[in-house]
Amino acid sequence: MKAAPLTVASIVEAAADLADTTGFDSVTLSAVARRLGVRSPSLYSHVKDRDALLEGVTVLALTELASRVSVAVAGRAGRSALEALADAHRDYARESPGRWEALQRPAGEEAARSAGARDIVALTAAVLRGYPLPESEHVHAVRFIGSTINGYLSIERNGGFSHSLPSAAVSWHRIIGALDAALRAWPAPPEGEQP
Amino acid sequence: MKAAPLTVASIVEAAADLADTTGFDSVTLSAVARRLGVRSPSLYSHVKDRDALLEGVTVLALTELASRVSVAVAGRAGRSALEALADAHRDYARESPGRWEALQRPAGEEAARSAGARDIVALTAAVLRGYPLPESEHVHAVRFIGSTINGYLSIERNGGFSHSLPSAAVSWHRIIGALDAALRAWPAPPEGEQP
DNA sequence: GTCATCGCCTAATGGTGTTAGGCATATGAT
DNA sequence: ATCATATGCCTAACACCATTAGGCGATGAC
Repeated sequence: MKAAPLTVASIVEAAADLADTTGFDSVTLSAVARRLGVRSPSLYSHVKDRDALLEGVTVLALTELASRVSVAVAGRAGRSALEALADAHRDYARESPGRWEALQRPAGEEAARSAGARDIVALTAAVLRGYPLPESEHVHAVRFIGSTINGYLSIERNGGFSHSLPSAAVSWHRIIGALDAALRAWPAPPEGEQP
Repeated sequence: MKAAPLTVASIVEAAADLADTTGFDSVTLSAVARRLGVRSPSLYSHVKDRDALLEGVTVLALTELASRVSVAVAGRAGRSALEALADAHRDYARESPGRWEALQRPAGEEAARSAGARDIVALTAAVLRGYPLPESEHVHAVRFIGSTINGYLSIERNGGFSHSLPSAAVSWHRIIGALDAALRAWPAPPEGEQP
Protein backbone atom coordinates (compact mmCIF):
# COMPACT_ATOMS: atom_id res chain seq x y z
CA MET A 1 0.00 0.00 0.00
CA LYS A 2 1.40 3.29 -1.03
CA ALA A 3 0.84 6.28 1.19
CA ALA A 4 -0.32 9.55 -0.30
CA PRO A 5 2.60 11.58 -1.63
CA LEU A 6 4.07 14.17 0.66
CA THR A 7 3.49 17.73 -0.51
CA VAL A 8 3.82 21.05 1.21
CA ALA A 9 0.04 21.46 1.03
CA SER A 10 -0.68 18.09 2.64
CA ILE A 11 1.84 18.81 5.38
CA VAL A 12 0.37 22.21 6.16
CA GLU A 13 -3.12 20.78 6.18
CA ALA A 14 -2.10 18.00 8.53
CA ALA A 15 -0.55 20.59 10.81
CA ALA A 16 -3.71 22.68 10.73
CA ASP A 17 -5.91 19.70 11.53
CA LEU A 18 -3.62 18.76 14.35
CA ALA A 19 -3.82 22.31 15.69
CA ASP A 20 -7.61 22.17 15.60
CA THR A 21 -7.86 18.89 17.45
CA THR A 22 -5.00 18.96 19.94
CA GLY A 23 -4.07 22.63 20.24
CA PHE A 24 -1.69 24.87 18.39
CA ASP A 25 1.19 24.35 20.79
CA SER A 26 1.17 20.63 20.17
CA VAL A 27 1.83 21.14 16.49
CA THR A 28 5.25 19.61 16.48
CA LEU A 29 7.13 18.32 13.47
CA SER A 30 7.19 14.90 15.06
CA ALA A 31 3.45 14.87 15.58
CA VAL A 32 2.74 16.04 12.04
CA ALA A 33 5.10 13.40 10.69
CA ARG A 34 3.43 10.72 12.81
CA ARG A 35 0.03 11.75 11.51
CA LEU A 36 1.32 11.43 7.96
CA GLY A 37 2.93 8.05 8.59
CA VAL A 38 6.39 9.41 7.98
CA ARG A 39 9.55 10.25 9.92
CA SER A 40 10.05 13.83 10.93
CA PRO A 41 13.28 14.54 9.00
CA SER A 42 11.37 13.71 5.81
CA LEU A 43 9.38 16.90 6.23
CA TYR A 44 12.46 19.02 5.69
CA SER A 45 12.41 18.23 1.98
CA HIS A 46 9.20 20.24 1.73
CA VAL A 47 9.30 22.73 4.58
CA LYS A 48 12.19 24.91 5.68
CA ASP A 49 11.68 24.51 9.41
CA ARG A 50 9.00 24.51 12.07
CA ASP A 51 8.46 28.24 11.86
CA ALA A 52 7.83 28.07 8.14
CA LEU A 53 5.30 25.29 8.71
CA LEU A 54 3.43 27.37 11.27
CA GLU A 55 3.43 30.34 8.93
CA GLY A 56 1.98 28.04 6.30
CA VAL A 57 -0.89 27.29 8.66
CA THR A 58 -1.39 31.03 9.15
CA VAL A 59 -1.62 31.60 5.42
CA LEU A 60 -4.04 28.69 5.08
CA ALA A 61 -6.21 30.12 7.83
CA LEU A 62 -6.18 33.56 6.24
CA THR A 63 -7.31 32.06 2.96
CA GLU A 64 -10.10 30.04 4.52
CA LEU A 65 -11.29 32.92 6.65
CA ALA A 66 -11.32 35.29 3.67
CA SER A 67 -13.41 32.79 1.76
CA ARG A 68 -15.95 32.50 4.55
CA VAL A 69 -16.19 36.22 5.09
CA SER A 70 -16.64 36.74 1.38
CA VAL A 71 -19.61 34.39 1.27
CA ALA A 72 -21.06 35.81 4.47
CA VAL A 73 -21.13 39.48 3.50
CA ALA A 74 -22.18 38.96 -0.11
CA GLY A 75 -25.51 40.64 -0.81
CA ARG A 76 -25.62 42.40 2.55
CA ALA A 77 -25.14 46.00 3.58
CA GLY A 78 -24.97 48.12 6.70
CA ARG A 79 -25.51 46.46 10.02
CA SER A 80 -26.49 43.19 8.40
CA ALA A 81 -23.14 43.05 6.62
CA LEU A 82 -21.28 43.98 9.79
CA GLU A 83 -23.00 41.20 11.70
CA ALA A 84 -22.24 38.71 8.96
CA LEU A 85 -18.60 39.74 8.94
CA ALA A 86 -18.29 39.40 12.69
CA ASP A 87 -20.17 36.13 12.87
CA ALA A 88 -18.06 34.65 10.10
CA HIS A 89 -15.01 35.39 12.21
CA ARG A 90 -16.60 33.97 15.30
CA ASP A 91 -17.80 30.81 13.56
CA TYR A 92 -14.38 30.23 12.10
CA ALA A 93 -12.73 30.69 15.49
CA ARG A 94 -15.20 28.23 17.02
CA GLU A 95 -14.95 25.57 14.35
CA SER A 96 -11.22 25.80 13.78
CA PRO A 97 -9.64 26.90 17.03
CA GLY A 98 -6.18 25.81 16.02
CA ARG A 99 -6.26 27.61 12.70
CA TRP A 100 -7.64 30.64 14.50
CA GLU A 101 -4.77 30.55 16.93
CA ALA A 102 -2.41 30.57 13.98
CA LEU A 103 -3.87 33.96 13.09
CA GLN A 104 -2.79 35.38 16.43
CA ARG A 105 0.92 34.82 15.86
CA PRO A 106 3.31 37.47 14.66
CA ALA A 107 2.81 37.57 10.91
CA GLY A 108 5.80 36.86 8.73
CA GLU A 109 6.33 38.40 5.33
CA GLU A 110 4.44 35.69 3.53
CA ALA A 111 1.37 35.92 5.73
CA ALA A 112 1.33 39.71 5.66
CA ARG A 113 1.43 39.80 1.88
CA SER A 114 -0.93 36.89 1.33
CA ALA A 115 -4.06 37.21 -0.75
CA GLY A 116 -6.16 36.13 2.23
CA ALA A 117 -4.93 39.00 4.37
CA ARG A 118 -5.56 41.51 1.60
CA ASP A 119 -9.01 40.10 0.94
CA ILE A 120 -10.11 40.30 4.54
CA VAL A 121 -9.08 43.93 4.72
CA ALA A 122 -10.83 44.66 1.44
CA LEU A 123 -14.00 42.89 2.56
CA THR A 124 -14.05 44.80 5.81
CA ALA A 125 -13.63 48.03 3.90
CA ALA A 126 -16.51 47.00 1.66
CA VAL A 127 -18.77 46.67 4.67
CA LEU A 128 -18.07 50.33 5.42
CA ARG A 129 -19.86 51.33 2.22
CA GLY A 130 -23.07 51.04 4.18
CA TYR A 131 -21.92 53.69 6.63
CA PRO A 132 -21.53 57.46 6.28
CA LEU A 133 -17.76 57.52 6.56
CA PRO A 134 -15.41 59.62 4.45
CA GLU A 135 -13.08 57.53 2.37
CA SER A 136 -10.10 58.86 4.31
CA GLU A 137 -11.44 57.30 7.50
CA HIS A 138 -11.82 53.82 6.08
CA VAL A 139 -8.35 52.65 7.12
CA HIS A 140 -8.99 53.58 10.72
CA ALA A 141 -12.45 52.07 10.73
CA VAL A 142 -11.15 48.83 9.24
CA ARG A 143 -8.56 48.64 11.97
CA PHE A 144 -11.17 49.46 14.56
CA ILE A 145 -13.47 46.68 13.45
CA GLY A 146 -10.63 44.21 13.17
CA SER A 147 -9.33 45.11 16.61
CA THR A 148 -12.67 44.71 18.32
CA ILE A 149 -13.60 41.43 16.64
CA ASN A 150 -10.19 39.87 17.12
CA GLY A 151 -9.87 41.21 20.62
CA TYR A 152 -13.22 39.89 21.69
CA LEU A 153 -12.61 36.45 20.25
CA SER A 154 -9.15 36.28 21.80
CA ILE A 155 -10.41 37.15 25.24
CA GLU A 156 -13.27 34.70 24.85
CA ARG A 157 -10.87 31.95 23.81
CA ASN A 158 -8.57 32.72 26.72
CA GLY A 159 -11.41 32.28 29.13
CA GLY A 160 -11.57 35.93 30.12
CA PHE A 161 -15.36 35.94 30.04
CA SER A 162 -16.03 32.51 31.42
CA HIS A 163 -15.68 33.51 35.05
CA SER A 164 -18.37 36.14 35.04
CA LEU A 165 -21.94 36.68 33.97
CA PRO A 166 -23.63 37.20 31.63
CA SER A 167 -22.39 34.69 29.12
CA ALA A 168 -20.09 35.77 26.34
CA ALA A 169 -22.80 35.17 23.74
CA VAL A 170 -24.99 37.97 25.11
CA SER A 171 -22.16 40.48 25.07
CA TRP A 172 -21.25 39.50 21.54
CA HIS A 173 -24.43 40.84 20.03
CA ARG A 174 -24.31 43.93 22.19
CA ILE A 175 -20.78 44.62 21.07
CA ILE A 176 -21.62 44.28 17.41
CA GLY A 177 -24.39 46.77 18.11
CA ALA A 178 -21.89 49.11 19.73
CA LEU A 179 -19.60 48.74 16.72
CA ASP A 180 -22.49 49.63 14.48
CA ALA A 181 -23.27 52.67 16.59
CA ALA A 182 -19.64 53.75 16.57
CA LEU A 183 -19.51 53.63 12.78
CA ARG A 184 -22.64 55.74 12.54
CA ALA A 185 -21.39 58.27 15.09
CA TRP A 186 -17.83 58.24 13.75
CA PRO A 187 -16.07 61.37 14.99
CA ALA A 188 -14.76 63.85 12.44
CA PRO A 189 -11.01 63.76 11.99
CA PRO A 190 -9.05 66.61 13.57
CA GLU A 191 -8.20 69.33 11.09
CA GLY A 192 -4.94 69.44 9.23
CA GLU A 193 -3.82 65.87 9.63
CA GLN A 194 -1.80 63.92 7.15
CA PRO A 195 -2.44 60.26 6.61
CA MET B 1 29.97 34.80 47.41
CA LYS B 2 26.47 33.80 48.14
CA ALA B 3 23.86 34.20 45.46
CA ALA B 4 20.50 35.73 46.27
CA PRO B 5 18.10 33.18 47.75
CA LEU B 6 15.76 31.48 45.35
CA THR B 7 12.12 32.39 45.90
CA VAL B 8 9.06 31.96 43.77
CA ALA B 9 8.90 35.74 43.35
CA SER B 10 12.48 36.04 42.16
CA ILE B 11 11.98 33.17 39.74
CA VAL B 12 8.83 34.67 38.27
CA GLU B 13 10.49 38.05 37.95
CA ALA B 14 13.49 36.55 36.20
CA ALA B 15 11.13 34.79 33.82
CA ALA B 16 9.28 38.04 33.14
CA ASP B 17 12.49 39.94 32.48
CA LEU B 18 13.64 37.20 30.18
CA ALA B 19 10.33 37.38 28.33
CA ASP B 20 10.72 41.13 27.89
CA THR B 21 14.22 40.92 26.50
CA THR B 22 14.29 37.73 24.47
CA GLY B 23 10.64 36.96 23.78
CA PHE B 24 8.01 35.00 25.61
CA ASP B 25 8.64 31.76 23.74
CA SER B 26 12.23 31.69 24.87
CA VAL B 27 11.20 31.61 28.52
CA THR B 28 12.45 28.15 29.25
CA LEU B 29 13.20 26.70 32.64
CA SER B 30 16.80 26.23 31.61
CA ALA B 31 17.16 29.85 30.57
CA VAL B 32 15.56 31.14 33.76
CA ALA B 33 17.81 28.90 35.81
CA ARG B 34 20.87 30.09 33.90
CA ARG B 35 19.91 33.69 34.53
CA LEU B 36 19.64 32.94 38.23
CA GLY B 37 22.95 31.06 38.32
CA VAL B 38 21.29 27.83 39.23
CA ARG B 39 20.51 24.43 37.66
CA SER B 40 17.08 23.97 36.22
CA PRO B 41 15.89 21.12 38.44
CA SER B 42 16.39 23.43 41.41
CA LEU B 43 13.44 25.50 40.25
CA TYR B 44 11.05 22.64 40.91
CA SER B 45 11.31 23.22 44.64
CA HIS B 46 9.54 26.54 44.14
CA VAL B 47 7.46 26.11 41.00
CA LYS B 48 5.27 23.20 40.01
CA ASP B 49 6.21 23.13 36.36
CA ARG B 50 6.78 25.38 33.37
CA ASP B 51 3.10 26.11 32.96
CA ALA B 52 2.80 27.31 36.54
CA LEU B 53 5.81 29.57 36.02
CA LEU B 54 4.22 31.14 32.95
CA GLU B 55 0.99 31.64 34.81
CA GLY B 56 2.99 33.34 37.52
CA VAL B 57 4.25 35.78 34.91
CA THR B 58 0.66 36.38 33.82
CA VAL B 59 -0.39 37.19 37.36
CA LEU B 60 2.59 39.50 37.77
CA ALA B 61 1.71 41.30 34.56
CA LEU B 62 -1.91 41.67 35.63
CA THR B 63 -0.79 43.19 38.91
CA GLU B 64 1.60 45.62 37.28
CA LEU B 65 -0.89 46.62 34.61
CA ALA B 66 -3.61 47.19 37.18
CA SER B 67 -1.28 49.43 39.13
CA ARG B 68 -0.44 51.52 36.09
CA VAL B 69 -4.03 51.83 35.00
CA SER B 70 -5.00 52.83 38.50
CA VAL B 71 -2.51 55.69 38.53
CA ALA B 72 -3.40 56.73 34.99
CA VAL B 73 -7.14 57.10 35.43
CA ALA B 74 -7.03 58.64 38.89
CA GLY B 75 -8.57 62.10 38.88
CA ARG B 76 -9.86 61.82 35.33
CA ALA B 77 -13.31 61.33 33.88
CA GLY B 78 -15.02 60.82 30.55
CA ARG B 79 -12.90 60.80 27.46
CA SER B 80 -9.81 61.84 29.36
CA ALA B 81 -10.14 58.79 31.59
CA LEU B 82 -10.75 56.54 28.61
CA GLU B 83 -7.63 57.81 26.89
CA ALA B 84 -5.59 57.37 30.03
CA LEU B 85 -6.85 53.80 30.41
CA ALA B 86 -6.02 52.95 26.83
CA ASP B 87 -2.63 54.63 26.85
CA ALA B 88 -1.68 52.88 30.06
CA HIS B 89 -2.34 49.59 28.31
CA ARG B 90 -0.40 50.65 25.26
CA ASP B 91 2.57 51.93 27.25
CA TYR B 92 2.73 48.73 29.22
CA ALA B 93 2.61 46.63 26.08
CA ARG B 94 5.42 48.72 24.57
CA GLU B 95 7.67 48.75 27.60
CA SER B 96 7.12 45.16 28.66
CA PRO B 97 6.36 43.16 25.54
CA GLY B 98 7.09 39.84 27.17
CA ARG B 99 4.86 40.49 30.15
CA TRP B 100 2.19 41.74 27.75
CA GLU B 101 2.42 38.55 25.79
CA ALA B 102 1.84 36.65 29.00
CA LEU B 103 -1.54 38.40 29.19
CA GLN B 104 -2.56 36.89 25.87
CA ARG B 105 -2.30 33.30 27.02
CA PRO B 106 -5.27 31.22 28.14
CA ALA B 107 -5.85 32.27 31.72
CA GLY B 108 -5.64 29.61 34.39
CA GLU B 109 -7.66 29.65 37.59
CA GLU B 110 -5.10 31.67 39.47
CA ALA B 111 -4.82 34.39 36.86
CA ALA B 112 -8.58 34.61 36.38
CA ARG B 113 -9.18 35.06 40.10
CA SER B 114 -6.21 37.34 40.72
CA ALA B 115 -6.59 40.75 42.27
CA GLY B 116 -4.99 42.35 39.21
CA ALA B 117 -7.61 40.94 36.88
CA ARG B 118 -10.41 42.08 39.14
CA ASP B 119 -8.91 45.53 39.52
CA ILE B 120 -8.54 46.08 35.79
CA VAL B 121 -12.18 45.19 35.25
CA ALA B 122 -13.21 47.46 38.12
CA LEU B 123 -11.11 50.35 36.84
CA THR B 124 -12.56 50.00 33.38
CA ALA B 125 -16.03 50.01 34.85
CA ALA B 126 -15.14 53.13 36.80
CA VAL B 127 -14.26 54.92 33.58
CA LEU B 128 -17.83 54.28 32.45
CA ARG B 129 -19.12 56.56 35.18
CA GLY B 130 -18.37 59.43 32.87
CA TYR B 131 -20.74 58.06 30.24
CA PRO B 132 -24.53 57.88 30.13
CA LEU B 133 -24.79 54.12 30.35
CA PRO B 134 -27.33 52.19 32.43
CA GLU B 135 -25.67 50.07 35.08
CA SER B 136 -26.90 46.91 33.41
CA GLU B 137 -24.84 47.70 30.31
CA HIS B 138 -21.59 48.13 32.15
CA VAL B 139 -20.50 44.51 31.75
CA HIS B 140 -20.91 44.66 28.03
CA ALA B 141 -19.19 48.02 27.74
CA VAL B 142 -16.26 46.81 29.84
CA ARG B 143 -15.88 43.85 27.55
CA PHE B 144 -16.17 46.10 24.53
CA ILE B 145 -13.43 48.41 25.71
CA GLY B 146 -11.19 45.52 26.71
CA SER B 147 -11.72 43.78 23.39
CA THR B 148 -10.88 46.82 21.32
CA ILE B 149 -7.80 47.82 23.30
CA ASN B 150 -6.41 44.32 23.53
CA GLY B 151 -7.29 43.55 19.94
CA TYR B 152 -5.60 46.66 18.63
CA LEU B 153 -2.45 46.11 20.61
CA SER B 154 -2.29 42.46 19.60
CA ILE B 155 -2.61 43.26 15.93
CA GLU B 156 -0.05 46.02 16.27
CA ARG B 157 2.37 43.68 18.00
CA ASN B 158 1.85 41.02 15.37
CA GLY B 159 2.79 43.48 12.69
CA GLY B 160 -0.67 43.65 11.17
CA PHE B 161 -0.45 47.42 10.73
CA SER B 162 3.17 47.73 9.78
CA HIS B 163 2.65 46.92 6.11
CA SER B 164 0.21 49.71 5.37
CA LEU B 165 -0.23 53.41 5.86
CA PRO B 166 -0.97 55.45 7.86
CA SER B 167 1.10 54.46 10.83
CA ALA B 168 -0.47 52.61 13.72
CA ALA B 169 -0.06 55.64 15.98
CA VAL B 170 -2.50 57.72 13.97
CA SER B 171 -5.18 55.04 14.03
CA TRP B 172 -4.73 54.60 17.75
CA HIS B 173 -6.06 58.04 18.61
CA ARG B 174 -8.82 57.76 16.07
CA ILE B 175 -9.89 54.45 17.53
CA ILE B 176 -9.99 55.78 21.06
CA GLY B 177 -12.18 58.53 19.65
CA ALA B 178 -14.44 55.94 18.07
CA LEU B 179 -14.63 54.08 21.37
CA ASP B 180 -15.63 57.31 23.07
CA ALA B 181 -18.30 57.92 20.44
CA ALA B 182 -19.59 54.36 20.81
CA LEU B 183 -19.99 54.78 24.56
CA ARG B 184 -21.93 58.01 24.05
CA ALA B 185 -24.16 56.50 21.38
CA TRP B 186 -24.53 53.18 23.17
CA PRO B 187 -27.57 51.39 21.75
CA ALA B 188 -30.46 50.58 24.06
CA PRO B 189 -30.66 46.90 25.03
CA PRO B 190 -33.39 44.86 23.35
CA GLU B 191 -36.46 44.46 25.52
CA GLY B 192 -36.99 41.50 27.78
CA GLU B 193 -33.48 40.16 28.03
CA GLN B 194 -32.08 38.37 31.01
CA PRO B 195 -28.47 38.82 32.03
C1' DG C 1 27.21 17.13 69.44
C1' DT C 2 23.60 14.91 67.08
C1' DC C 3 20.12 14.82 64.05
C1' DA C 4 16.67 16.20 60.97
C1' DT C 5 15.25 19.36 57.49
C1' DC C 6 15.85 22.09 53.55
C1' DG C 7 17.82 23.77 49.32
C1' DC C 8 20.44 22.92 45.66
C1' DC C 9 22.97 19.49 43.35
C1' DT C 10 24.04 15.42 39.74
C1' DA C 11 22.22 11.68 36.99
C1' DA C 12 19.00 9.91 33.99
C1' DT C 13 14.85 9.57 30.79
C1' DG C 14 12.04 10.72 27.03
C1' DG C 15 10.70 14.17 23.90
C1' DT C 16 11.86 17.86 20.46
C1' DG C 17 14.09 20.46 16.20
C1' DT C 18 17.58 19.97 12.97
C1' DT C 19 21.60 18.28 10.03
C1' DA C 20 24.26 14.74 7.51
C1' DG C 21 24.50 11.08 4.85
C1' DG C 22 22.46 6.41 2.84
C1' DC C 23 19.46 3.69 -0.12
C1' DA C 24 15.85 2.44 -3.06
C1' DT C 25 12.80 3.58 -6.51
C1' DA C 26 11.16 6.35 -10.31
C1' DT C 27 12.83 9.04 -14.42
C1' DG C 28 15.16 10.13 -18.43
C1' DA C 29 18.81 9.33 -22.23
C1' DT C 30 20.79 6.42 -25.31
C1' DA D 1 16.79 -2.53 -22.50
C1' DT D 2 20.36 -0.57 -19.88
C1' DC D 3 22.41 2.69 -17.33
C1' DA D 4 22.92 7.34 -15.02
C1' DT D 5 20.64 10.46 -12.42
C1' DA D 6 17.70 12.45 -9.41
C1' DT D 7 14.20 12.31 -5.99
C1' DG D 8 12.11 11.14 -1.69
C1' DC D 9 12.13 9.03 2.37
C1' DC D 10 15.03 6.71 5.49
C1' DT D 11 18.46 6.01 9.80
C1' DA D 12 21.94 8.03 12.81
C1' DA D 13 23.38 11.64 15.49
C1' DC D 14 23.52 16.08 18.17
C1' DA D 15 21.97 19.60 21.12
C1' DC D 16 18.39 21.35 23.85
C1' DC D 17 14.40 21.00 26.80
C1' DA D 18 11.09 19.42 30.82
C1' DT D 19 10.78 16.50 34.39
C1' DT D 20 11.79 12.87 38.07
C1' DA D 21 14.76 10.38 41.45
C1' DG D 22 17.95 10.40 44.63
C1' DG D 23 22.40 12.49 46.98
C1' DC D 24 24.82 15.80 49.86
C1' DG D 25 26.08 19.61 52.47
C1' DA D 26 24.77 23.44 55.39
C1' DT D 27 21.58 25.13 58.88
C1' DG D 28 18.79 25.10 62.77
C1' DA D 29 16.65 22.70 67.11
C1' DC D 30 17.53 20.33 71.11
